[in-house]
Amino acid sequence: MPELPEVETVKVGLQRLLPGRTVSAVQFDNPKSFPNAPADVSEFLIQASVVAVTRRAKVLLIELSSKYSLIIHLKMTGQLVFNSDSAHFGAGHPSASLVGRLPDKSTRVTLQFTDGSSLFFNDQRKFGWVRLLPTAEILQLDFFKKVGPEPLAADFTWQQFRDRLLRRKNSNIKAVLLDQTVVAGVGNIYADESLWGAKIHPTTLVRDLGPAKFKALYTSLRDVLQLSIDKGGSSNHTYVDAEGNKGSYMTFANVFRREGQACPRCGTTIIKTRVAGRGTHLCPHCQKPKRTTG
DNA sequence: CACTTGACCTGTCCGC
DNA sequence: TGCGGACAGGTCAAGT
Repeated sequence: MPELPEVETVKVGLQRLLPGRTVSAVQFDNPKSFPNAPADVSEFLIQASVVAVTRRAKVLLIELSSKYSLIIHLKMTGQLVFNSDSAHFGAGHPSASLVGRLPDKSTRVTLQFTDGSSLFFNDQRKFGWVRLLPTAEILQLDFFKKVGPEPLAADFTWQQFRDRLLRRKNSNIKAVLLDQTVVAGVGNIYADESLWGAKIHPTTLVRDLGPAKFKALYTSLRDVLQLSIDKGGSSNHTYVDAEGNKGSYMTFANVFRREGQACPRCGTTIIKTRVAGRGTHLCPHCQKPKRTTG
């Protein structure tokens, strides 16, 4: 569920909280949570300090003074929660202020810092991961070589967007929006929201989109992503930011998880269907399927 | 090659 | 109340 706005929100929080802190210890539950540990951990993670926290697509990068970086993917249920208090490592009951920010059975990786603070990587469904790699090698990973441009970048134009969508002209538009090699960072929530905004039915083939629709979708996508960042992301159930706070974008969602409710634009009842293997929400009046004839 | 579907996991919800 | 099954969705491997 963490998509671009949620990962961006986590990044902003961690960039404020982590730089300058020095790693003193790391724990992880399972090698799959930290695939290349412990080979490089003692040499390049312990005693290294955090230089910067950045984001590319849905991936977080924690750059270390050792010339290595932690690469983190939250997938659907991942959380990265910072806690400045070391008290939870002792016995006894958690204090009220720590509720929701404590390690639990979903905690996969714990980083401890020399000042007593810690960072928990929690992931209920275990799809996420943390890796430790030389910073210089990150851009050589297949994912980073293939991933598309950042949709909110100042130099990303609607013409570039159109041209990249057209690389998959025979696919439905929803599947293409979800394709990370076309545009980075879009997941199920913002695909549905942006298609509603542009009044495009999700099964419309890219080749059937008129020029005005490319521009409308470009604008709609950037608007919903920016609005969600402004609201701290979407919290359906597990997502929280670096300090354990939920985001409020779902309050502003127009169709996502609003089946049975009235379309904010025309009042027609929003429906839920299945497109590209995903639950898909749309207004059947505003978003008409493209007719292949006529 | 272009495109679609299934696997990876666990918690939750729904019907019986 | 318990239990089976569907569902949630990001990404990659496997299938068509």
